[in-house]
Amino acid sequence: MKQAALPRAAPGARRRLSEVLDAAARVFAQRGYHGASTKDIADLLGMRQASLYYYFDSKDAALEAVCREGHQGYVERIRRIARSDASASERIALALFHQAAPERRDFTLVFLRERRFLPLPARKRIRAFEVQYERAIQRLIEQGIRSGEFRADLDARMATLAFFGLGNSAAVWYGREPAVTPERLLRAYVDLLVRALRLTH
Amino acid sequence: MKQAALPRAAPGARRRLSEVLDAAARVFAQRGYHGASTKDIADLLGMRQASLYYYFDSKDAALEAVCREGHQGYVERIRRIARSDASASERIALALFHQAAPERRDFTLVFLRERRFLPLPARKRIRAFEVQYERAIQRLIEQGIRSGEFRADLDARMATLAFFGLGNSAAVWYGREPAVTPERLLRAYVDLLVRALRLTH
DNA sequence: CCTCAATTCTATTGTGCTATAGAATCGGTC
DNA sequence: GACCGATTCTATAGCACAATAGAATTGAGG
Repeated sequence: MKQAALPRAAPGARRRLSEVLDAAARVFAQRGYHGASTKDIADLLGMRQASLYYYFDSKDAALEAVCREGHQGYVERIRRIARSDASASERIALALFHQAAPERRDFTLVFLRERRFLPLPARKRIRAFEVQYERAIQRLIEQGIRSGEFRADLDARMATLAFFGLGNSAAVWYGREPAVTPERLLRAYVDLLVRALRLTH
Repeated sequence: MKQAALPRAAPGARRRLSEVLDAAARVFAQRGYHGASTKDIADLLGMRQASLYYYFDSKDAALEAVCREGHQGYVERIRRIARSDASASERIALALFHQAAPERRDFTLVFLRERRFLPLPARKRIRAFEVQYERAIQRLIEQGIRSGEFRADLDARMATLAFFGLGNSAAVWYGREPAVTPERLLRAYVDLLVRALRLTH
């Protein structure tokens, strides 16, 4: 799989490209990468299947682009949170809210479920982002422990994995049950997580 | 998709069938339902692709069988737990342990990730099991609230979803990092979850 | 009106996949 | 050793899909 060779800048080019990305994300999220055909994406755009190859070198490249987009901004957002003067609990809460935010849901879902189908080189590129983000979250927790806000006997690695377990499941879940709105679910998850991490006094 | 018409009883028939099921689970878990070909399964069995159709009417039917198997026993196990005289916390712990147990992992993963690709009738059949199980877990939590062991202000529905969020993510996770053994991960998750649910005193 | 680049199209190639049909094989039983 | 059901095989139909090649179209600027 070659690097996605994006079309050179042009008025409205960025715009159209991102529409194509949206469509790909939508279709990949709905049917899964292997279950989705390039024709499905093209149909959603009112375009012929072959025309897509003007924007992407391959189906793989499209998946990589969607995954990138899906993880985009996570790292910088978490850095902004880390720089803020909020308490550890508040930081965890903010991070969880951001990560499982229902906007860009298709991109997030594709990142979570389909990135494993990327060819190895692309998967490595994406993995680099992941690791950075995961470390940032873990650092948040470790700081909470050091500051005494979280329990000293807390296993930071395990707590980090729990963070992702909850966060990712939230992203997957909502929409399934009308009574469970994203807000309600996230609020509850944040509450549970913070209770689990904090010192009980 | 027709119901899977299983071959009539024969000496060793059950045995061979379950080997075929194992292979299907393995391949579906590894490559995803749409990413896996029936030839992949046959190769794993040292068999020709077409021979598989002696055991299954269609690829769909194979997926349904694997999903069934993946969820099998959950309901009865949870019933046994519910009938035991353990405390609410202990019950939750047991349930989480059982659900994310690393045995039968391929089946669990396929159930979690691929059941959505089942054709509607099959998906409905599988869903019936799910609902039963989910209710049983929620009942466990509600009982814990009523008995005063868990916080009275706990949202039982949200706690149930958190249970599955953690449990399912555990099933997905291990194997990725050698330092994170299933035991360690599950122990940590159980601890976190119980802390989050229990009254703080 | 002409040019040129960007964008989309038509047409097609080649491949891989599910599923069916019917023949061959195997192992046990009478 | 002929029979029989269970199991696996060969062969193939038929379709869907990713990707390529090159032509047509569109629209902005001179």
